[in-house]
Amino acid sequence: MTQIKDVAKQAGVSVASVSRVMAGHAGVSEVTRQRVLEAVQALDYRPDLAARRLRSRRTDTIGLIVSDIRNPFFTEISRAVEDVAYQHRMRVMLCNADEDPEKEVLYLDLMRDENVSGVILSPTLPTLARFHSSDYPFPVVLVDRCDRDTAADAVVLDNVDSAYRLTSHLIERGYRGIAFIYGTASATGRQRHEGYVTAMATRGLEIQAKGVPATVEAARVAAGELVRARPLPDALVGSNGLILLGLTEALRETKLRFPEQIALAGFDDLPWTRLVEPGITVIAQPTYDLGQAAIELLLQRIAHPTQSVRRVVMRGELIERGSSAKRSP
Amino acid sequence: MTQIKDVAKQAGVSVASVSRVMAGHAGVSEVTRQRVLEAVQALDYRPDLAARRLRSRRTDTIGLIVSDIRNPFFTEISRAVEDVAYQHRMRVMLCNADEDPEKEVLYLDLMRDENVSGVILSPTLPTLARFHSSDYPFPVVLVDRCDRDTAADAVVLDNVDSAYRLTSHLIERGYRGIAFIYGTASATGRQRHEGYVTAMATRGLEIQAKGVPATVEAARVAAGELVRARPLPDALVGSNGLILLGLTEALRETKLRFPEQIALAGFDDLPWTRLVEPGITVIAQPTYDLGQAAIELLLQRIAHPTQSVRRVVMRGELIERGSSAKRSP
DNA sequence: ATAATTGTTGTAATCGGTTACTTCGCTGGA
DNA sequence: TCCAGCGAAGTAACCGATTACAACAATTAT
Repeated sequence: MTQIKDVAKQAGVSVASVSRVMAGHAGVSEVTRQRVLEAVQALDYRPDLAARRLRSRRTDTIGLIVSDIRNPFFTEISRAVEDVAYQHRMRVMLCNADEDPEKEVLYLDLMRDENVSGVILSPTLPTLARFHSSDYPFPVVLVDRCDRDTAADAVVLDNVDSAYRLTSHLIERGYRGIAFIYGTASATGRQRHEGYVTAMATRGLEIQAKGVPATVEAARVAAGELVRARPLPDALVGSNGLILLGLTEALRETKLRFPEQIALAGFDDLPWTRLVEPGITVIAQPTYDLGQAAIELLLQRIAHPTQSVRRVVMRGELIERGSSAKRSP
Repeated sequence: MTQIKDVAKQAGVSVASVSRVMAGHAGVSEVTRQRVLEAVQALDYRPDLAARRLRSRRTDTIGLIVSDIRNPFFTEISRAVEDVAYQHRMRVMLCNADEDPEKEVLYLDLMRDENVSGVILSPTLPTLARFHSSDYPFPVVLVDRCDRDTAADAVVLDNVDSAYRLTSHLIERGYRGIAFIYGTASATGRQRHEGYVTAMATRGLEIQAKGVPATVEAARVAAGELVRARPLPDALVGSNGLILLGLTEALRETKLRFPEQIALAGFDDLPWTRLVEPGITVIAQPTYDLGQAAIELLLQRIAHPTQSVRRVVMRGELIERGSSAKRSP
């Protein structure tokens, strides 16, 4: 393998000059610069990253710990993070914590070992509860999930407001007995639950909320029980894409048609929500933008470690489709 | 930060002994081992990876370059790879090449810079055509995409056979005018096309194949044209999940009901294929298994660099649903 | 003319581990 | 008793960059 000293010899300069040229530092004459670049070309020199990282104590790598890479929401987030990171010549280490707090701890440790420049994290509830940015030797930006009182940079949806608007939309369309199925294991589920409760309570309507693990299966089972109970709810609302999928499957099984017999709505504008007739009303999240904002916030934080903590809140967009059409009297 | 020499001092031994204990090497007495482990505990010592990598010339990292992380197929692959890799205390660098040959080259270069132990790659057609494992200083395992004559370790579906079986299934169900919409930009699309052609040709049926870029949009447009032509095809088949989604959307738009007016089938058992009434017949890929086999093959290859090149072919499973029900006479 | 300043370049220490090689103490056979 | 052989532990070279500091030449100020 060709090393920096080979390049120096070939160019007839010192290793320091080569290093300076490679790093784009000032203090090198144009003529030296050219000779070095030629030598680099000629020898196809590539600096050894391990050596560079050891000496410079920087890795130019950021860690991205997502809750579940299979969830299209996080897939899109990771795409955004990668895109922006690579534009800034930073590398990304993607880790899938699988909604498992232990794995999360494991990966955060791993990030420490890797000496990353920073981390983007969508924490589970236990990790979020114990989260203090000062516990980590690198800056952390939370994405998607964040408590009201977490003192950390974060990029999130306006979960409470979005759920409030979605619920209000159903109420305005004439629905009253609205059941809310939400994931209890994540901060988003709880916040969306809060928005639902507020919307119902301010109108004096009865709360009918059911917390479940955020999986298709759990949601399907829960919905199955709800729709076999009497009186039948007027509408079902799911707190995220996976749960909404479970609800939809449950309605399919029981042959209930929506919106005639029961309305349906939820979070996440996934491709299939448009396909299932007559389309499902959802809150669309600006997913790519969320990821982009997170990595940009992190890069800022890395550049200015002492800047004040900031939180970016993005608005969910209500997309009305047939599943919440005005209720026939 | 605590270093190996601090641990050595604390334990009253040399740095070499500490290093040996950390690496689990033999030639350390039990009493020394215990003292070192205690000191490691007491000081919460974590070896510096950059230093270790520089000296040992190993990174214990594998690169995973997927074509499009948004595609659920690759999402699942990456999950499998991560799971197995972490079990073997290896790290994974995930890169999203976005079906762009240039990005692919870029990432392969990056892998070289990172000095990874090996790479798992799902190549685009141009990269596959030029692929020689000897061009890279690390072992490469191809996944999902591979030519008949590529001399490299690979894990793939039996694409030709699966397409043949899927097409035959439709023919047996009474369909004759079967149109095949496939992605031309990938090896899988072409191989599945080949299976379709064989199935049709051996029965003397007319080939009606249309190549498109593998996107939902392109497939929808292509299908739109097909179903507005006369005579109307008896059936549409899509060569992967994205294309199948496009076909389904096109049928929705034109209000054609399946299977009464036109049958539908394709590849990839995505959640929505079960939901869209009356369910879409698909070839299900053992996605997680494909990824798992790929990383296991790579680990083997890393351990035994000279073992003979091997190819793992997995069988796709035909899942019959309503969209290909027996044709009414 | 001399000193101070500026701009380039080179030398060598350094980052924190791994590992080849040396040393030491002990046991067993000649 | 002496030496070969072996296991355990230590010393120091080494991995390949970055960068502090020194050295020097060319220019400008005094």
